[in-house]
Amino acid sequence: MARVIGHIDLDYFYAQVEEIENPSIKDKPVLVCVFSGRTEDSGVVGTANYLARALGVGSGMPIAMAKKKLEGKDAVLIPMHHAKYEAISEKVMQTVRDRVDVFEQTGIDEAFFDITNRSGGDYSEAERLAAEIRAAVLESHGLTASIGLGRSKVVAKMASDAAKPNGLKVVVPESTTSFLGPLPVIKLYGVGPKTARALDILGVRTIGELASADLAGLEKTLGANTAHYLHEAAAGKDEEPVAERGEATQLSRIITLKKDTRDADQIFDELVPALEDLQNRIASKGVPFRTVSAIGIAIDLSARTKSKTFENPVESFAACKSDVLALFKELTASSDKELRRAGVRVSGFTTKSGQTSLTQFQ
DNA sequence: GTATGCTTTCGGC
DNA sequence: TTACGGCCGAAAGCATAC
Repeated sequence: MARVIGHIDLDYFYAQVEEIENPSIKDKPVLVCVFSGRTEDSGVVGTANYLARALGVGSGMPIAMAKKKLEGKDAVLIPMHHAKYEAISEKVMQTVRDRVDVFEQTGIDEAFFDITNRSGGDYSEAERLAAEIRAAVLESHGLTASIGLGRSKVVAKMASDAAKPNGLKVVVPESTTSFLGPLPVIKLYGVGPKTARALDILGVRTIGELASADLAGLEKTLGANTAHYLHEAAAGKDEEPVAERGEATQLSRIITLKKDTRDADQIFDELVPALEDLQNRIASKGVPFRTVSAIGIAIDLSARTKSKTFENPVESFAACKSDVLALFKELTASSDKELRRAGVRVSGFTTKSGQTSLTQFQ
């Protein structure tokens, strides 16, 4: 049976949530911003509504630049309320999960799903099911979403991209290559700016050209693994299954420092509240970690990390405070550049299932 | 040569 | 003129063990 894979994306999610809460802003450009706190306007745009996008503003753009573009346009800038979006996302995702065979959330506002079984592999039936999902999300939560359907995750993702905002795009298996072929490679899921530049040098500009490119040539510049994956994906042939995700595999907190510095003690002091917050998240997860990393982002925005893995799982930062400080000393000593942002990441959680199997041996 | 584990970087939103 | 977050998962790159 032909697979029917879907991808759902909540339209301009954070900004749409704010619009629903305060409908009077709907006819204005709306920006949900991450203010870093260093100066009044330092930070970036998290999400912009479509009115703002039409004026050239998008996510990731510095707030000061966005403001300039929106001068005299009566724009509304709202600080990000992450906990609120998280709570709404959880409810919306449950609405979707209830209506599909397999569900895989990949971000706060998007998810893959498999409806092969309940559609019987019939794309007309699948289209009806997808329309029902969009209607249920709108009815229950007031949010518009876009859905793409296709034979693989890559096709579904690209279809939802083509459908937005507030649309449904079905790419039947036979139309896969005609749908993907003309699109620029940068649009392909898995191809970022770096890979796109590498492909451009090889003369590969469209997904169709990538699909028919010489695999050996791609391997030389991209590495065997990436080359093989992208070559398949460009033909819409990726066989990645949709799989429900478990618990997070890493947790991190990162902050913008009050001023640029390469003084490890100073950095550590500023990180204390963030570490306490991270500690709370670790505690509520209830699972100890084995690896801790110091993260530094320099004034030129280049990133570096130093990490340490312990023999035995660690339950709190209190137990490895000196190790974290030592990692920051290593990090700052490894370059002359001052740091603008700093953070800590923990990973290598001992899984609950692992603990269960361990007790079986006792 | 292959499997495994750790560190670092990349890519996406 | 420039401007610049805070996360996440996955892959690359390297070392080690067998």
